[in-house]
Amino acid sequence: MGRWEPDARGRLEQAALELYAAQGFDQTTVAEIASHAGLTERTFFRHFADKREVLFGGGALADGLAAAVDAAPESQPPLDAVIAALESLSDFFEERHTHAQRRQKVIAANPSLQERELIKLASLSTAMAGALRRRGVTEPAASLAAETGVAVFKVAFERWLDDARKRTLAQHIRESLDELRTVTAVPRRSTKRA
Amino acid sequence: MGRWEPDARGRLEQAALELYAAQGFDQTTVAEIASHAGLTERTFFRHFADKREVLFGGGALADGLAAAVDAAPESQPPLDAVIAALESLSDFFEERHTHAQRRQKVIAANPSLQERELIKLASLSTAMAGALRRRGVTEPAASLAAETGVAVFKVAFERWLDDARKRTLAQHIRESLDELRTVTAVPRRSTKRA
DNA sequence: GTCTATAGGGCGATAGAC
DNA sequence: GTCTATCGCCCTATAGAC
Repeated sequence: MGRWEPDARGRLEQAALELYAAQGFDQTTVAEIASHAGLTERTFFRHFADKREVLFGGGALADGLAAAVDAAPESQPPLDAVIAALESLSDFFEERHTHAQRRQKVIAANPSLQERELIKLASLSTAMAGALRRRGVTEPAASLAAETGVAVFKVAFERWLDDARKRTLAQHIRESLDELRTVTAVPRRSTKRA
Repeated sequence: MGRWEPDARGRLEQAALELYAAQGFDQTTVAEIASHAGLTERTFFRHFADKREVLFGGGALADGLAAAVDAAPESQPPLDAVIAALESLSDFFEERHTHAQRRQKVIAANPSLQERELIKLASLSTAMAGALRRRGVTEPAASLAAETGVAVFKVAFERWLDDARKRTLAQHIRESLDELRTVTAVPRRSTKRA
């Protein structure tokens, strides 16, 4: 047994989410979070670059997605590789549905958290675009495939979050991809869709 | 002639861009910007919500894009309406090529400015998605069309910024849209998805 | 226009693990 | 001894309150 309770980082994340949800992000001070976790303000900043970052777990997702794209079958078209990588997150999120809802509500209530969320999503896109280029996809196709995939994911994630019918995230991703393909299809002629 | 020099806002924008470019964003204080514009710190914050916002002109672009989508021919498919709206920005930017380059370089050097840039782009997407819904496009098609359009714009804008051959922004948008359509086209066969 | 809380960075001290 | 996690205190600039 060490001098400190284990998992300082996890405790900070937990305390932060609870306080942000209960009082709002702006109304919560770092000192408060730290004290709820039995730590000091200074230690908080050792683990997280700023007050927002505590909700965004680091670059693990981006790394995982890049690896998944790297591992995709050689012949797989870029967008399909990206979508498959994103679908592979489904299991991870499936068991965190309520946590994700809670977290999303906090983010939705604060613009500066939305900014952070967007740059995290952009980093997913950047990571996957890099992986695509590694497998020979040229620009701008690589960036477009990655960004499009993330747009699909974003829509799918939202719908998954408030899906009463409990379909999986992967299913929502499939559906959104189909929608995307309808939307980007070259209009044959005066193809008006309501 | 009034009591004050005219265009306080413009002078603040100008001073900020120059100082950010010369010394870096973090190394520049609001007091410094204000003093270069012959104003006080307090006045800066009456014009701009925060230190970042001075680079992002306000919601004019989003409003213009929404209006352009509203004005599109009734029969025009969603993505085409979005792309047409974005192309309509071409003239505006064409005369600001060097200013845009300078500004982009400042933003590229600072993550918090990148966050702000992303939320501004997202607001363009939101505005256009709203306009699409007004013309009867349903979700998630409206959001997907708007987000996809913005992804195309983003890629096109970057390429336009460092295009030695001086093609117009509109031309780059066309090209990127073609690329997008290639990327999202349903692969003809051996469509294996993991 | 003035006042103030807090984010967040710098630097050094401490104390346990190895 | 080194390495690493934690804490303490100082500081400034942002940004909101009054």
